[in-house]
Amino acid sequence: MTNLETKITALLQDALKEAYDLDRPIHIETPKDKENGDFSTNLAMTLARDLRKNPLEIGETIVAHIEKPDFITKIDVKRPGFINFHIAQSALHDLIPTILTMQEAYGSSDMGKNRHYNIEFVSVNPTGDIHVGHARGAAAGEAMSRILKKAGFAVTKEYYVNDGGNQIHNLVLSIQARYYQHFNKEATLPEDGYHGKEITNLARTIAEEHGNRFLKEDGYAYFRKTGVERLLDGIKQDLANLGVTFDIYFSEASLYEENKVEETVKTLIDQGFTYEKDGALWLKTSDYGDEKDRVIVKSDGNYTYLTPDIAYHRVKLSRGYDKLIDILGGDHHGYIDRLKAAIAMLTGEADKVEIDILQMVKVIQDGQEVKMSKRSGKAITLRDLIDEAGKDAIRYFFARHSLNTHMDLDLDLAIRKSTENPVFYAQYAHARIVTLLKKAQRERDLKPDPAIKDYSALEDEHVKTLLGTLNTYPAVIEEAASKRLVHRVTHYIHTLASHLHAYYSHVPIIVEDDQVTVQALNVLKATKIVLKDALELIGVDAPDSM
RNA sequence: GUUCCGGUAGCUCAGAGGAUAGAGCAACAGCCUCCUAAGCUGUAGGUCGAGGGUUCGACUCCCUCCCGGAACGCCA
Repeated sequence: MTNLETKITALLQDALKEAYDLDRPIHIETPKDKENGDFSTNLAMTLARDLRKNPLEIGETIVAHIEKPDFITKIDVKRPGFINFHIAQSALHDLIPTILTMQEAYGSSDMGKNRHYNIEFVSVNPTGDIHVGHARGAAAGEAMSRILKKAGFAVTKEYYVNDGGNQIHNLVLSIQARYYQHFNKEATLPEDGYHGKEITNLARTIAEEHGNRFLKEDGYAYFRKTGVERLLDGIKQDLANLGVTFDIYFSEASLYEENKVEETVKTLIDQGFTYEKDGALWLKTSDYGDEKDRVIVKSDGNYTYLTPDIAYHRVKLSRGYDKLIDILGGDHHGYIDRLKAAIAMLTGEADKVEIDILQMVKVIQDGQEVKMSKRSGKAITLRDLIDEAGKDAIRYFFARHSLNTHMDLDLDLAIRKSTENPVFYAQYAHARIVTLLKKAQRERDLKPDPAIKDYSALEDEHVKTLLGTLNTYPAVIEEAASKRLVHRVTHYIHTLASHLHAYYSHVPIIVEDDQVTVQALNVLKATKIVLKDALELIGVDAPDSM
């Protein structure tokens, strides 16, 4: 809630007390239509039933008990019962020096109270290049982490490296087969092998570095270590190019090395959460909300995917986080119940684990859907997409939509660097501001001055709208963080840019009067600070010129 | 069959109890002797998948159904 909303809420609470001797929660909203004021409340309508009176009448009665402060120019009651507050632009003027002084700290809040969140995302198996289907999770997780930090949470970003399971065995066999083929020895890839060209390249590199020695000796261990390392390095590099980094890369294999999986299974057995059937060990997840029980030790003695993942979440919880957030693809939604069930058994803290599901991205090329699979190697890599479309366009694109949206990514469109791409709209607003600030400095030796308090020369509806938007930034951050909706920030960016463009187009910034010019420069500088900060949250650069 | 998402303007998507349902792109009509026109201004475009229900009020909540995507392994 903004300062002004807090003040208006207080006014309403007092008036409600006086008029009806009632104490109710006050809901303040910002009307879409400026005709309906700057803030409004549905209070009168919510009371209509209890009081058995017409909402308009109730509204008028409440308003009659409000002593109108200076910052409010008008209060009116409109059908069907809204109470609308029109505020003076001057009420927003304090905001300008505030933002200029706080700079990028503006919009931060202590909502998170420094609670520590661990957020796990991407976690793509190191069995090949990362592809565009993974980029959505990467963009979402990174942006969400930054927003949470901005809202006062401590955040650890984590990537779970599946370097322990059967898929790595298949990876090694795939590398080995390609290595043999490199020396013209007959070899076939395993049935579940990886056919991507990056595997062929990797085998060739190994051949160049080590010659044919692995034809004579067993290369399994070397292929395994080198394969995972280099493929993971490639993934890290691609993510870094997308502006996505992690604090922790957690190795699944390390769980085995430290007996964490074994310990976890033993604990589950000891506490009576398991039973044997058909030669396998089952976990009674159905007692904890799962639709059926799950196997954790297969009849061949191996673990299922779930087993080390339970151990992994147990390890994460033991580090003392207040919450674990997993961002998973929509194809994993059926996995949630069993994981949470297992965590409930072990710790009773299943509510500390929250799983955000993002729907899969359908990639369209030449009007046709491109099905992606790492095994087949038929995938459009993230690297190619970044090369062609650029980091900013990709980040903006993914940050625009709710995680629930089933998105179509039209590659032909994404690659086009035209006005069709809305990222430029926001970046252009920033570049325009910088251009003006430079021009004023160069030609008139004028620059923004946070000491200025008087903005009366700037009375204008475009300025007022712009300031009103700047005013809501902290509330936008809090909402985006608490509801975990990254796209709220992106929509805010668009709105802010649009009001900046409108202001720029209708009102001359650099004018004859130095003082008035500096006042306007202050508004621009404040806008620039917020725009750049918000863009930073979603991982988009704010260029000085375009 | 069960579970999870989605169905809103020609297209891509916001909105999640309130006012005349909004943006971008595409379409149409204007605006550069003037701080970058990657911009601004205006017009047009909607049975919010369908039908019931709850409510003073439903695109929003509940139920049923239709369509699309995903998942329902001792795969990962």
